[in-house]
Amino acid sequence: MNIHSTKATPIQVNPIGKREHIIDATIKLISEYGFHGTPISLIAQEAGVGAGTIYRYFKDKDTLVLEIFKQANNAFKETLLHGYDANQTIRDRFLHLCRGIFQYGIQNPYEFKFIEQFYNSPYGTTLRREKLFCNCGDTGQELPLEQLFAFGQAQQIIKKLPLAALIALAIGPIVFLVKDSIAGLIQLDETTINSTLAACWDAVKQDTGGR
Amino acid sequence: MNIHSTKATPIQVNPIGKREHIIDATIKLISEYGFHGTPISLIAQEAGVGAGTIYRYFKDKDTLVLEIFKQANNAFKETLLHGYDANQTIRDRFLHLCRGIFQYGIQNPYEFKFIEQFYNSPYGTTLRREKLFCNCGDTGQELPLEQLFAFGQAQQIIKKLPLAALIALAIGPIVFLVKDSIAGLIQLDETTINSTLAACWDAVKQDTGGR
DNA sequence: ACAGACGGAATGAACATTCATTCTACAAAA
DNA sequence: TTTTGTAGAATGAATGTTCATTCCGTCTGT
Repeated sequence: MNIHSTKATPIQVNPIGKREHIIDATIKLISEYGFHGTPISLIAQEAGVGAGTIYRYFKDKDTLVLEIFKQANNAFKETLLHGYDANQTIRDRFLHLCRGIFQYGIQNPYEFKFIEQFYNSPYGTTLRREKLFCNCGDTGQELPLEQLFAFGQAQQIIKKLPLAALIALAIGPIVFLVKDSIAGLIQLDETTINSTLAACWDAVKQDTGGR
Repeated sequence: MNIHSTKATPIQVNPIGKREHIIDATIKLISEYGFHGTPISLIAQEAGVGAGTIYRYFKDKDTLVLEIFKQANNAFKETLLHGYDANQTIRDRFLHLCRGIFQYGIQNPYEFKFIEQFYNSPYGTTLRREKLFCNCGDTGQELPLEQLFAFGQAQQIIKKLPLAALIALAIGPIVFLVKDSIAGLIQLDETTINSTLAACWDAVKQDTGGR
């Protein structure tokens, strides 16, 4: 093995990347088996590191998962906001945000399931409740979907429904479909996505006389 | 073996309720903490029985959970089908079925979350996939929602979308809302439920010219 | 007194976390 | 260039805990 000029090997030789492998393995396994269902030993195996190594990068299992959630959740929000134009019509902005959920879910299936699981765990529920009641956002960033709905209601464009119901009407079907897609139960082509998005809009838009 | 007084029910003879207590405790705990997150010891404590007693009624933890799922799932289907009238309009039948989901979820929050979790577990996913591909139903009973959609599509009443997408549009928001309701994030009154159901119909119904 | 139901301690397997040790990279010394 | 010293990274066997399941002495209705 030669020593000099070893700069062209960016893959395994670098010390950097081990942390990423651990994170990737954790996301993949927990998204499938859940927190309690995936032992550290399995994460270590999947990541190709020793079990002890994980504790060089993360204090404990909880911290590991929490950190991953924050990271994935931020990436998710960024996907939604990328290219978001506050000057577009309400409908177009709505479609943009909802399409973002599809996009993120299809491109990051493991992260998507991970986030979903986290939100449905006791910890995630507590988090949402606190956000709801205290409004003491740490990141400050709230889903712009809520503002959009409030704004649209004032203009008689969006149905008069509790915000939570509108959000359920918009997000519910998409989350449902993406999960089916990840499970391999359906193939999501562009046409299906577009029609589904249009249908979601039909659900939240104010009636204009159509029977 | 004694001859007289043939006991056809070997389990129910003893103080009735023990088995039910175990089931109830399991549903409650697993719906909150998940399968791997709820130890048998905790179930025993919550049910007010000894840990060993559980094994008098169920072979092991898996069997316990599987049996509960079947039971809850059947009760769920019954709720949906109760009062279902195949002679009503497609819209009314749709609303009936969807309202049933709300009803069951609100009246049986623990069971609802339990079923949801089960379907999203690896086991549940496998089950759904098998049902989809083999069509070898054990109970035979499929959600009538699918038939309804297929029928409605033929009559141009329902949007031309993959069945999975239609089901997502109908069920997704309701599941989403019920979970929020169970988490205490929203109060579901009759008005909200009705409006949400109407919105779900808007999502799946064929356009009639409204802009 | 007897048969079965019951509780909960006992058991062994699996788990999260720790720690003594080994490995690696690199720089100073020769 | 080669050797040696060293700090930090990495490891996986060891540790103490928790789990699912079993086992056995006790209790209850008959």
